[in-house]
Parts: sequence; structure tokens; C-alpha cells
Amino acid sequence: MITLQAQWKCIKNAEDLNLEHSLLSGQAFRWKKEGNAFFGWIRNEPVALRQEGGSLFFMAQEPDAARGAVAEYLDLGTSLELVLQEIDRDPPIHLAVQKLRGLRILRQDPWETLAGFLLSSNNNIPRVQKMVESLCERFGEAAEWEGGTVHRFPSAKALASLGEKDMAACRLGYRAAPLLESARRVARGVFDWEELRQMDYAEAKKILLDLPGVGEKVADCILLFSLDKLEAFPVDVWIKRVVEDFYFRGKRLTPKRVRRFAQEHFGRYAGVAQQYLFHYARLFRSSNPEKPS
DNA sequence: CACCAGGACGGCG
DNA sequence: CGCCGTCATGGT
Repeated sequence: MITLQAQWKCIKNAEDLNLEHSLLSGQAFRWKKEGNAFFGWIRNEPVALRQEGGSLFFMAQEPDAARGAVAEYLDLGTSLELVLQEIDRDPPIHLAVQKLRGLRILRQDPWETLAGFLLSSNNNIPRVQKMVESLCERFGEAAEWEGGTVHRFPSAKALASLGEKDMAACRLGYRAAPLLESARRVARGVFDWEELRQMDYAEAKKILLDLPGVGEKVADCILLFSLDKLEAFPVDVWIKRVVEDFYFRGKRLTPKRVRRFAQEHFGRYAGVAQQYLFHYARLFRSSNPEKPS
């Protein structure tokens, strides 16, 4: 019996990229570090990525199709240099950029991003990852990988056909209901993601805010991580503290004011600054329960 | 036991 | 607008 052995393929022109900071900074919930490589999903296809000696390698079932998908996912077409140059406007962000150089905003699937961040409300990242994996195991289509079986992220239609009882085992808590309702609306087809991508930030955001379980913060995450709206500035408890401490001497601000300040201060790439400040704050905090050592 | 986690939501002033 | 209590769950 002949078994197709997937091999590592190289992608040239993968400049200004730090895989670990990009994949493990809380933007996406399905990437796992395995030795010196990362296993995850792009366009709902299993992929392994590895960076070595300045070169980027990928492994996939269909390498020819995956090559372009990987480059698109990591946004390798854009010059990070120009983006960082524009947000590098003060000492705090300068330090974060210096430490995390190569962190890129991933261009993810909108539906998966919506579901993932809907589950992230009042929750912590490790548990969101477990919830997502639980959803995939139970309701996601099976795929082959390295002689074993892995599961894709379930489609909106797949979740829309379920009831809250069905996903009780996923332990989603009070997030089950809004996820199901959002899944039904997406499955209904009213959402044209490419149309949202063409809209401007405010217009697209207004539409997302209509979904149950989607408030300002989650909407901004969807816009930033899957709809190319790099001015979106998601304000969670972490970035709120960072902005208050670094830019307002610890004075308390409302999330709305934090967002407004950041978007005016950093400009059209405010969302990139947000991700650098967010990850920097979490990576270099004194106690770090989510990333031991 | 309290408190926290990449919040959302409804009620109220 | 801002503030407040509540929501389900698992970890410290």
C-alpha cells in the first residue's frame, strides 16, 4: 500500500516574520507548538509551519494550493516595515515592537474568528482553546493528518442544526445560546463576508454588532483578525490596563475612550499596535500562568 | 471561600 | 452616554 508522505516545502520572501509571536499571541485559537514546528489550520485545512534559519517551511496535504494560502494567511505580501514605521510613535510601543518584531496580524476565516471570539467573552485563552477543540472534535468534519485523524472547525450550518443540549458536553456555559443563534444567522446566508470586507470599518462594525454575543470588543476582533480592518482596536481588560498605565499615568478610562484615543494616536494601523501591546503585556508580566517558563 | 478570565447585555440615572 | 449586577465555567 502506498502512503503519501507529506514533505516540508519552502517559501521564499518570508521576510520580517516571527511565527511564534504571530501564531501564539491570542489571535487564533487552534495553533499548537510541537517541537520546533507549529500545527494548525489555514482555510480549514491542516497545516504545519516551521521557521528555520530565516526560511519558512510548510507541510500540507496539497502543497500547491497551500503555498498561496499560507502566504495570504501570514499576510506576507505586505511590508511590515512600513506598518511598524507608522505606529512606532512613542516609547511604550517602540519597546513592544523591538521585542516582538515579526508579529503579524493573521488573515483568518471570518466565521471561525466570530465563533472563537464569541466564546472568549469573560473567559481565558486556554479554556477558549479547549472549547474550540471540543467543538471541532464533536461537530467538525474529519480529516487525515500524518496517519491520524484530526477535525476541522465546524461550519455554521453544522452548528445551526444543533440544540443547546447537543453541545452541553462542550462546556460553553452561557455562551452556547448566542453561539447557536449567531451560527443560524450566518448559516442563513445573510452574511456576505466579502461584502463586509469591502465596507469601511464603521459600516461593517455596525452589522457585526447586530449578532448576539457580539459587542464592541468581539466585533473589533473579527474586523481586525479576519476582515482586514487594521484600524480596529479591540479593548479587553489587558489592553485597557496597558493604555491607562502607559499613556494616562494609571488614570481609569472607559473602554470607549481607550479605543478612541488609540485610534487617533496610532492611526490606520492601530490594531497592529494593539496586538503588539497586548502580547507584550502578557508575555512579560511578572506571573504568567498561561505560558510557564 | 474569593477572585479572575481577550465581555455581553439589560436596567437605570 | 456611564455605571452596575448578572451570566457559566474552570483555574488559582
